[in-house]
Amino acid sequence: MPELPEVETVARGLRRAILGRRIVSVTLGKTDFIDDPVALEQHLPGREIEAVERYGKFMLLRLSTAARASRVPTNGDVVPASLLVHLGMTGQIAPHPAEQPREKHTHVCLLLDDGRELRYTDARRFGRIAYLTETPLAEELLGFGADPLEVSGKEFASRICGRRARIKALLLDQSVLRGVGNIYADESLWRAKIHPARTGAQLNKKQAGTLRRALQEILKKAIVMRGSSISDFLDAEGEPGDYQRHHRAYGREGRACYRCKSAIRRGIVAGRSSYFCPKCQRAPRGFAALPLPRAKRKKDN
DNA sequence: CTCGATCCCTGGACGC
DNA sequence: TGCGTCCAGGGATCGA
Repeated sequence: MPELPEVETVARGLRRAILGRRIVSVTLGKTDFIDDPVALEQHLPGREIEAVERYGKFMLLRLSTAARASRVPTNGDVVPASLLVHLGMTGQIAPHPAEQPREKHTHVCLLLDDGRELRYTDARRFGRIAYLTETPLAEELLGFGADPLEVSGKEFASRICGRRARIKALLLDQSVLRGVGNIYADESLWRAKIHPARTGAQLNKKQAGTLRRALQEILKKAIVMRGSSISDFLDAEGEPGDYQRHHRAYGREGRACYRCKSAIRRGIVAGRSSYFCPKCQRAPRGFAALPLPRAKRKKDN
């Protein structure tokens, strides 16, 4: 599931692959996850992809203000605009040879001026794509919180400490921090030895500092490892990431904690599966972990 | 302000 | 082998 490190990996791949390419034409499949599908068809042809940026879990494909001398017909767009892309759970975006058969669930194809097609596939369609000019884009981005890689210790503490919400919910809240999802929330809480069900107000300054450092170190390492591939994450080169091999909590229910050998447990916090060490991460009063499921085996009874 | 519930959607895992 | 059921989760939304 694409979170900050995965989206950063994809953005870097796209930067290498499609920067400076011009969009020739647009082909759409299912469009229920696109803000305004017609806007894509009307405004993308003729535009050049001038930059690829990441903002939280979003990617921004910055488009040229107008088509330069080209045979590609345009609508004379002159205002700066971007294509906003969110990969949701299962979104993948990558260039393919145009003659290559399209994979199932391919919903957006941008034919480029070098003969390749930038394709967006998304089985569950939890992603989002929007064509936005500057002002709507700025408004869109206004509601997001701090970049977890850039946030200062002071600002991090001010956004966390004093809140009554659970720390897991705060980490997942994109208006608090932009880019953190379920995996990296659990991983950073495990490293900082903080239980996901504790409230922000229960953390002192020192714990907040520890958590911030843990989060930043984990995100940076995960970016170096090109993200986590749990089920189907692939980067812009179609390659899986490697960070899932370094997970210490996420997805490790019943397996030994890397620090203390206790069985990692799972519970629901903020409506999400949350993995934690019951010994290293002391639970607040009243918190109930899910019972450990029986070991899975082929034929066991 | 914070919570849980519900919905969106499909594929994979699991039980019988 | 096959079918039904549950679950995964980011985000929007709604009611408590």
